Amino acid sequence: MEPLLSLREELDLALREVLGELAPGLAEEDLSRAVFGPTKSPEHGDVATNAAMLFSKALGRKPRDMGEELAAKLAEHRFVKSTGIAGPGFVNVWLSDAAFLHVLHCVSEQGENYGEGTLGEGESALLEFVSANPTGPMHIGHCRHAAVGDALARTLRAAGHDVTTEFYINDAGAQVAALGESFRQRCLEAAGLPAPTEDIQYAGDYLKEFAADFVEGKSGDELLGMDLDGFAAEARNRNLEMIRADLEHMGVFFDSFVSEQSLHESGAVAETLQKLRESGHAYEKDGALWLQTTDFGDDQDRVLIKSDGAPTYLVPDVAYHHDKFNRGFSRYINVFGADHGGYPPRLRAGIARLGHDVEKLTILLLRLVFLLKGGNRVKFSKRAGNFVALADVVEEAGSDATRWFMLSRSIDSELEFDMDLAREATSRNPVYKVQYAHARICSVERKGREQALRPARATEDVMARLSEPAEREMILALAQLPEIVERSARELAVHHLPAYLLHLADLWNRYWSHARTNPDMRILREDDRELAGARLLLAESLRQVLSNGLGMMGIAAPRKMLREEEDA
RNA sequence: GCGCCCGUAGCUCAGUUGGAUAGAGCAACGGACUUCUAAUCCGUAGGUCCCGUGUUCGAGUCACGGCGGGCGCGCCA
Repeated sequence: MEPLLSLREELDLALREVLGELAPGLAEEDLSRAVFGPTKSPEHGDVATNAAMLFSKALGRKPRDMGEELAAKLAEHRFVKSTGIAGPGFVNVWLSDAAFLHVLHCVSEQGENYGEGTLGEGESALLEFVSANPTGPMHIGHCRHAAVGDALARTLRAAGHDVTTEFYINDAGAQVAALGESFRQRCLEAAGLPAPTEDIQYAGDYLKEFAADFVEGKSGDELLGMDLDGFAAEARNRNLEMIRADLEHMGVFFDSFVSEQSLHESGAVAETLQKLRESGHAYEKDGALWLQTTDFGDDQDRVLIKSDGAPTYLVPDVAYHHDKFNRGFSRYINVFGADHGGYPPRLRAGIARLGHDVEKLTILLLRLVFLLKGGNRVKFSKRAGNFVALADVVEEAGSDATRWFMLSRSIDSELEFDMDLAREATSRNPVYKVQYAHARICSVERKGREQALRPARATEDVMARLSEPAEREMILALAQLPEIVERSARELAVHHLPAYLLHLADLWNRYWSHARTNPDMRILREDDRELAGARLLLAESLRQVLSNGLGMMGIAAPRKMLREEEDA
């Protein structure tokens, strides 16, 4: 069976074919640069390409002359109604009914798979994100990590990658020992035993709650007889359960959890250290063992073994990535906080010293999140312990709104999370607007079924009935989902999707409202059941695209919205 | 001081290998409704794209130099 190509793929293919005829000398990789893009104004057609300007210099031709030839040849394609040349050499294309029909055909044919692509075919990716320390509750920053990582996984999968998501548990070293000590003191306190709780390092209430639960039914001797590792393990497990539960509330589930402690126990850390020593890039200085990292962009070499004989965190982290690479994925993606900006060079250096292809590793740095309430930024500091908890954000705003806002900005931008807006059930709130558009389509479809009006099948006759500019505009927008998905996967950028979906919702709302002033624009036209069928097909296509897009963001596409008064 | 990121409408931000008259949402202002869900739509206004120089047919986008802000620069993790 012929694979179903998206409109853009078909058009780009045609463009390259024509270019190949016009300029047989062009290399394959040059040809691949020739693409169509959306136009900013209807005067410039439905799609346009700058291919003529791109190649005219190399071919020693005038861009406009080349454009003329391109336009003439493209005009013969079945998806092209007419062409024009404009400006310095843009080729503008007005699409034929067959092209518009092709879009609706793709959507109805591919259904919930519409938008998926082949960019990542044959690629397997290990995607690590969140990896919050099991020493306490997650904060609002982890919200963004969870939302972005999960959406990235969904998007990469849609683009054809085989993705495994992983959470790394930092459950070894000094901080877990400190956690154990804090927990031990809380337990003694909870059991009424003398405990110096004023110096406690992890002072949050959650440890008190864990302790109260843990000491239940245990004797004082039992507690006093427990060693620090026992307390540490208990607190670690309880924190990890809390983290899992929080992630579950956001609908985020990991394929795999890897414990640092297990890497120590299996000997992987020791082995990594040995390999680094043997790599010829480790050296002794000032009683410590150092790794050369400056040739990977670091501003100074880093210590592997401190002069007191203890390894730094770098050793197990390199061991962890050694383990990742040994599992044989074709690429590795880490989502780190921007406060770890100095970290990639040393990690890459370590991985490269072990003989791995470090180019397979991509590290994304996510910027900070600020919580906005009542128009003001909520101040918080981890040290003071008054941070904004992930669980509170999700509970207050809901998972859908939380995800939407966390995904709606480029990862390189700081993000203001406006809680008041996120909670609002009005069109000011983009996630509600998009979900409402979906629900409203479902409502129209329900109403249609009552009148025995159903979406038509995508045929030429049906296409001919969808002649309104608003309808054509919507179909062009529907055609863009595959490109949006591909681009998001290519750039590892999830923020294109919400912008696109918001645009679709706006188009729909506008279209739907036309009926208010013009009854001819109603979808459920009982006086013209053929037209009603055509419009229902368009509505259903839009619903499908909204649903698919929301799905990639991990956000629900509700079939019904409850009015607030019905909510209670 | 060095490295990374950001600087675009009143606000929050998009802006595909450099492309046509720089966009969206929200806010503001002026209109529309007894609807297939007003949780809406239409219209108006709003910009030295931080500054400068350069590259070229063309720069918000690239290069160099500044300015402003964030983060990082530990034998902490």
